[in-house]
Amino acid sequence: MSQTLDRALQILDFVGEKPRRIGEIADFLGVHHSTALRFLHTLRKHGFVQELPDHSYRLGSAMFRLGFKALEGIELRSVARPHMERLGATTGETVHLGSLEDGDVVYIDKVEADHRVRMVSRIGAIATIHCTGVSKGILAFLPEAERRSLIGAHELTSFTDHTLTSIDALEADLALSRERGYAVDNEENEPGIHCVSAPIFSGEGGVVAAMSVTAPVSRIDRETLLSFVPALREATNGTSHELGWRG
Amino acid sequence: MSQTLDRALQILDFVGEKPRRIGEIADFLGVHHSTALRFLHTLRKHGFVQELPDHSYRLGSAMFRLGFKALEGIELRSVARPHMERLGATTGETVHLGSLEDGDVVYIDKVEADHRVRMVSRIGAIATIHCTGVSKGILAFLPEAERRSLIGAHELTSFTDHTLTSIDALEADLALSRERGYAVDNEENEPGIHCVSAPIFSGEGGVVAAMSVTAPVSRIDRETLLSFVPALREATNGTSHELGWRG
DNA sequence: CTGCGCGATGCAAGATACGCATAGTCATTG
DNA sequence: CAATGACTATGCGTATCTTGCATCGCGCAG
Repeated sequence: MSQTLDRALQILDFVGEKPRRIGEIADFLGVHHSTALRFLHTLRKHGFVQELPDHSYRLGSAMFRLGFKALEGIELRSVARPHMERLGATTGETVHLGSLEDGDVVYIDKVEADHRVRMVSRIGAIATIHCTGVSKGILAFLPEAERRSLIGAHELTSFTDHTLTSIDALEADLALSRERGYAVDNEENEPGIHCVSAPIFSGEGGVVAAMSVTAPVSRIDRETLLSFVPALREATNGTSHELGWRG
Repeated sequence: MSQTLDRALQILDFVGEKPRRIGEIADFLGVHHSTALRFLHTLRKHGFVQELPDHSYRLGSAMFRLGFKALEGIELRSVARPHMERLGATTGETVHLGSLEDGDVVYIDKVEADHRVRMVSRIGAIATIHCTGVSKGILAFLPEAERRSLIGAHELTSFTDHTLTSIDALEADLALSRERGYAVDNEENEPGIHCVSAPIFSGEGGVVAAMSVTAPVSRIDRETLLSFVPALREATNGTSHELGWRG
């Protein structure tokens, strides 16, 4: 492992939160100012950070240029996209696609219900493992060993009074999800928001992703939400089959 | 400048093109396999690359997580967005937003004309300096010194038989654009595609970006394209004013 | 004027990155 | 079935490159 590189990548994460000044960055890394400056020089040369007029630094254009390339390189995404659009059209609600990447569930695509509501995108964000539709949709269908280690690696933080914060409660919920073939997030992550999700399997047979339909409780009651399940499963099964799954 | 970091960032660009194997990467950098492996280790630890089952590497989830954060951090983008949507709605054509970032014009947002046509996004891509609407829209309104050095730093490659490949021809076109207040890309970058664009100014008074309306020649003739200009200028002026510009 | 933070550069010291060698795994090939 | 080739992983000595410090210049705020 390379110390220099490790430090530089920490900078990217740090600067990603908000624009930072040299002093902050040097302190954060625990290195001399000149060292931090050298890193920023190199990062800037490649376009990964950009210097603002007030001498603070933010992420640069190379970051989103490569970010989009990264997204485009994901086969699952292009396969799932048409199914997501169809699902979005029939339900009229927001559809998410989350994929398991190195121990985290990451949102890799989204179809917006109403374009005027909010354009804040979750793409690229990490879905909390125990209280989001996509995560539970994946978790429930993972082999036991992998599932346990994944759950063990995360804090079961409480976000609402519906959040499942004990391993037992979560496991029970996952067992139920496994039986019926879909998972439900019942306002566990955000008050007033619930969703249903179902797993997507790859050609090798293992679960690799999940798709979810998200809706506000105020507009869509539980019964209506569950009525989306057949369309949801059509979308996920269609995607799985295109990926070579024979289930 | 840091050699280690420089090499590692080269890897990201290289891997961004397509998944690469260790051997390729080591050869590309001109270093020993073990060195390349150490880099990849560190990059993977941070999620910037991901290892595929066949031992090749592609960009990882940190890349697009940070990519989206980078986009969100751009104030111009959120200010321009509503204007772009309005412009897209009134013209029915694709709207792009390009911004000047460290000597390159980069696409930072886009409103799609017809969602079913193609979802290939140019966001994050670099707009060739001499033959795209957004670039010429910016270039034309840049101070002379900056404009010249920017043009001088790029090859004026020919993409179609309309591409302006001499500095004189380009400067003449830019002078004309500056006079009338908008620039035109007349199939200079891609045959069958033309567009109009106008500059966006910041509170400090300088041009920082440009917005363009793009359309296929087959559907929209030149006259119709030019009829979009008032709406386009309304959008760019509105954005400029919100950025504090007093022109 | 003075202090503060940042940018840039030179230099000495030593931490660390580098190349090489080795060993093990796996898939492909003869 | 042996052999080949590509990759992962680790250890080690050496030389390189990084690091921290000092210095100077700059712009800005008090």
